[in-house]
Amino acid sequence: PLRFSGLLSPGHNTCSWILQCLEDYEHGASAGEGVQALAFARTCAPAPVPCASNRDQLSDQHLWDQFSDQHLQAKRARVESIIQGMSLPPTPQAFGKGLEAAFGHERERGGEMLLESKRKPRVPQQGTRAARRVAAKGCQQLKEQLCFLEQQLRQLQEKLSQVCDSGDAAQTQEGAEKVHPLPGKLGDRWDKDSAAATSDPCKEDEDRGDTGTLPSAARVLSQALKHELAVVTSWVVDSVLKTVWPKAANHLLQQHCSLPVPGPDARREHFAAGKCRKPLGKPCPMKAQGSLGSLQAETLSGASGKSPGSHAGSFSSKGVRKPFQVSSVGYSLGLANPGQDSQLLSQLLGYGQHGLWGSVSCGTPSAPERGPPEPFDLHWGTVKLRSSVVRQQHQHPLSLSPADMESLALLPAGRDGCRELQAAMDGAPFMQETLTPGHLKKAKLMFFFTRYPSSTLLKTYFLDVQFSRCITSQLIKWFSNFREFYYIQVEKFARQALLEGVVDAGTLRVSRDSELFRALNMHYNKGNDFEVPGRFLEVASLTLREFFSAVRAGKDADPSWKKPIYKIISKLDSDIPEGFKATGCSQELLHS
DNA sequence: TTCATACCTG
DNA sequence: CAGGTATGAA
Repeated sequence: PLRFSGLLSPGHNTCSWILQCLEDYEHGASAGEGVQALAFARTCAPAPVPCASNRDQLSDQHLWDQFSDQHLQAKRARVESIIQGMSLPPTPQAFGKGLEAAFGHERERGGEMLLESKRKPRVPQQGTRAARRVAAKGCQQLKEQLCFLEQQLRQLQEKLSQVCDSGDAAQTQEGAEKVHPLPGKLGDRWDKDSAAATSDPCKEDEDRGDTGTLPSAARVLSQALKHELAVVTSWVVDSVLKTVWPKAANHLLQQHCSLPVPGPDARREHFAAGKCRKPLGKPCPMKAQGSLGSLQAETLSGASGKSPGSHAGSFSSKGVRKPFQVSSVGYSLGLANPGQDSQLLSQLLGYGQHGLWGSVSCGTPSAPERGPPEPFDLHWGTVKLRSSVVRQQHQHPLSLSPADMESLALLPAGRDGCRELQAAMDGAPFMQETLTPGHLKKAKLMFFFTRYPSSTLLKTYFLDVQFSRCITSQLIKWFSNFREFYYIQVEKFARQALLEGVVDAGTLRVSRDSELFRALNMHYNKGNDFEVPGRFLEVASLTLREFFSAVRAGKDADPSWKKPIYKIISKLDSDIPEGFKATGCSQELLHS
């Protein structure tokens, strides 16, 4: 199939582009007209992401000039009317504001968002958490909007089929030629890509001298559009689902940690909502199914995992805060701000204000505010959308490198709307190439079970992390630091006990109300939202006694007197509850 | 040398 | 907690 992914990436207004093509086609657009439409689309095609240091160089000024061209403006006006037409939701009250309204909403806030993004240019993790919470709060509305979106897509597909079926014969080979050289990859420029279009099926057809049976442009267009519709749809579905799903993971974590679960309602809600989120059937059903299925598989495997009876640890059920339950309920009830959902949805679909199409609906762009033309390069190119094949191999369709996150943070639209997008991604169980504060928190809780985790163990418990040498050593380093703190504290209290005149090491015991426990708990479980396993108390008690005895015996004169103690303690690691493997666990822990 | 870890420091 | 250094094994 044609590679339209560059043009029809989620970073673009796919629907609008399709409508543009359809309109040209339907209204008997000449070949030249079609070419213009495509040339226009080409102008919108994402260019390579400018690195931060180059942002000011305006080397692509000519692109901006092109964009400002009068003719293109006329095109934009046309498209805008189309967008407005299709933006009217069938049941307006259900969605509050349509997509168009979402544009307006963004436009209103564009100015401050720009300022804010300058203020906090790159705090990809912390700065987005609140936004994520806000964005994800309205999952219910999101679901509804997604249904609406699917309707729209279905309509588009129907329309497309009609057009293509009736217009096959009318198409010329020239038309086909004009269709095919579309950007093949996110972030690729048109000119570069058309030169490298050798892998293009159409061209291959020609190369084989197969022009006689050359698929008509309409058919090619149809296939490509259907494909891309499916891709985009599944992407949206995946995104929304993953925004919702971490909550389910939390239920798992709770279950595994023998915490009274908030009741089946919340989970049922998730599954019920799944009906609505069902991807489009015909065009490419397995696409969305891939990741959806894997998510379900994860859930099931987690839910049917072995009972953690031996795991004493659990999230505090008596504490004032029950963050997991609270957040879950929040999601289930869908207490949402429709406007924000619209924003998120539009962002998910690439209706970004920083995109060309976004500016269409924004009317005349105010140049100073909108900044240099680079924004049009749609930083979606920085998001590694893996092919569906790869997607099925790994279970995580999206991978964000640190550079990617940085780019996202630097987005001119990195404020608000886009932050919600980033936040949504942040919350979704994507493979991350950086360790987040959520991972840190998770690691700290894991320390209650294991003081000396192997790198392989870490890999099995940080499934949402793309492990690299650097990541591994960072995690190892974390646990090394944990141990350091742990032993320092224990040693301190051992010496203190000695000074207090304790004679029998056997009387030393770490209980939940001992000072030592308080110190440790404060460090590894600050929010006290995790109930420390009793096993950890035993280990701490033993460590305390060992230190006590060693110091009392005067072994601390030996520079390596701690080594034997370390050796003893290193054998006391216990199993970590399976719940810690749950996808989204890291993210959710952070919000608790 | 490279890599991993322990120890120390800010 | 991360950075730096020292140390030792491969």
